[in-house]
Amino acid sequence: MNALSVTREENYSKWYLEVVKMAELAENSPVRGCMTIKPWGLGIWENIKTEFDKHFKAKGAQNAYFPLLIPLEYLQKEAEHVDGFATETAIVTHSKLIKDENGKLVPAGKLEDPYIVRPTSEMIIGEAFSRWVNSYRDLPLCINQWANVMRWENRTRSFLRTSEFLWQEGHTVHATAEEAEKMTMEMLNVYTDVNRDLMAIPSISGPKSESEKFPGAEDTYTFETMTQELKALQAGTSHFLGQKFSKSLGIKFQSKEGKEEFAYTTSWGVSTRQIGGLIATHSDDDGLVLPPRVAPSHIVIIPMLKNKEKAEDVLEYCKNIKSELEEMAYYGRALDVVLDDSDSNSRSWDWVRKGIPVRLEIGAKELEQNTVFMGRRDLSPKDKKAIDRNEFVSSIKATLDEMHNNLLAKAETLLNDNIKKIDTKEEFYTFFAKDEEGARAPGFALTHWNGDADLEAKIKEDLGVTIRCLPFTEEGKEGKCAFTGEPSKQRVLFARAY
RNA sequence: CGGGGAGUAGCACAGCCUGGUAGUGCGCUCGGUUUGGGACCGAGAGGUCGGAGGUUCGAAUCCUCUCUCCCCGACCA
Repeated sequence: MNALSVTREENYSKWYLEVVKMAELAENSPVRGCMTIKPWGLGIWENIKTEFDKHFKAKGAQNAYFPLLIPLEYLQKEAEHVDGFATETAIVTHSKLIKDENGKLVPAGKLEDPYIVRPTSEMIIGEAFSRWVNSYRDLPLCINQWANVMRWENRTRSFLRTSEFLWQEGHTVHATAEEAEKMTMEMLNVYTDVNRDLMAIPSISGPKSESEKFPGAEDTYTFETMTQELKALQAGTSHFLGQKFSKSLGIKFQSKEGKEEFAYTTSWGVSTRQIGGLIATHSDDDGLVLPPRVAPSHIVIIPMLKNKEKAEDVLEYCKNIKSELEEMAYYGRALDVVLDDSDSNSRSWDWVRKGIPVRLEIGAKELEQNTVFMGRRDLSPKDKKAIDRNEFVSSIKATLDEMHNNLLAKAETLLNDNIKKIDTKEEFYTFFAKDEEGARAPGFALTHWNGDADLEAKIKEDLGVTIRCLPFTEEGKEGKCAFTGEPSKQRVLFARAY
């Protein structure tokens, strides 16, 4: 029997929703497509944020904050860009509410110039940059913003696609294309490193095809992860914007030689979708599984206090372990230990569902034998064992590392086992043949492609399969297009995606 | 945004067809039992049945509108 009412096998969508609910990560709000993120869910985000922030700053970025509302006219500055977002923007048209004759509040004070709620901030940040940048001495300029954005999505799913979401958007300005390209790449590497090292999520990275690029970008680089239903999830992107935005926004600088030149810009972002990726990668039929480095709390201690004679001593024993653990740091953060002395009967299972890495059940017997009874979230919930108390404490960091490595290895195995090199159209179409409703995707395909956008569109139409990226790992390995026999520069990654 | 399904207690659902002012399980509260653990017995709290309007003596139930969620599709950095 599992801790959830639905398994991945039975109904993946329902399972995902139940993981979110039972782990108390988030709930639906009264606002369409927007969720309320609960403390356990936000705790994960805060850890992700802290880790990324450290890396961004190490690369020279500074944090700043720009307004939520953007003058509508700003969006019109870059045609390609606006087309990408026009159909999913929320617009602020009024400035106040008044009571009508029935006492009902109605919008009033129509704005001469409406605002949009930012779907991203290229425009308003670029406007500022055009004033901030005057000389080559002002470059590079590296600004990052932690913010919420809104995209009026038609189909939402907790964390994976919500109308409002939290994210960071980095925006940088450089004197040369080379430098900007280097920044784009470095940030992509920060993303994949943090995903692997903090969240135990492996990914495949590379440039997007022309049709999948960010609107207005010269090049978009992505890193794609695999969910347990074998679909691709675009976990984050880094864009080389070339001079497109600097030309439309007037981001110019005077070079050393005294010449006025347009700058090169980049932007890069990851969002709360990362939490969706975390769930989709590691969780199981008992609920959320949190890799230890990203877990809001590492360890829960569940004291068994039913034996009233020993209760006080057991509690004392637990508190001692807790404070000893809390003096230790793991992956740059003090160990976070929860002591759950509520008298609920399902404490252990509640914490399994929440995905906490380590559970300690401690009663009179542990006290007597100077042990702890430990359960690990990467193992079966029933797989618990007694360990010497001091040995547990002294090896906790190694235990957490081992868990991280186990989860990463498991995710890597899933990914590698489900990528197939496919060399003929027939095999490709059979592999991705539309199957029954709710069935898993077949996996990822690495296939040679002639680079033609029409062919790409045809495949999408026929099979619902898109090019996720042109993996760096396949770069330069030429071959023949599986569909046309024409020359191909490299294999590209095809998959069904979220 | 198109097609389909659904909204009844914290959660999962029954009741709706064939109108007569709400029910089950889990959870919650209290009391007792149990005492290596997703416990048992008893008592209890909790719902303007998503919202608005209509039909009717009477609406969870019938009709209209609307909001939200879920699934499929289109769209989507």
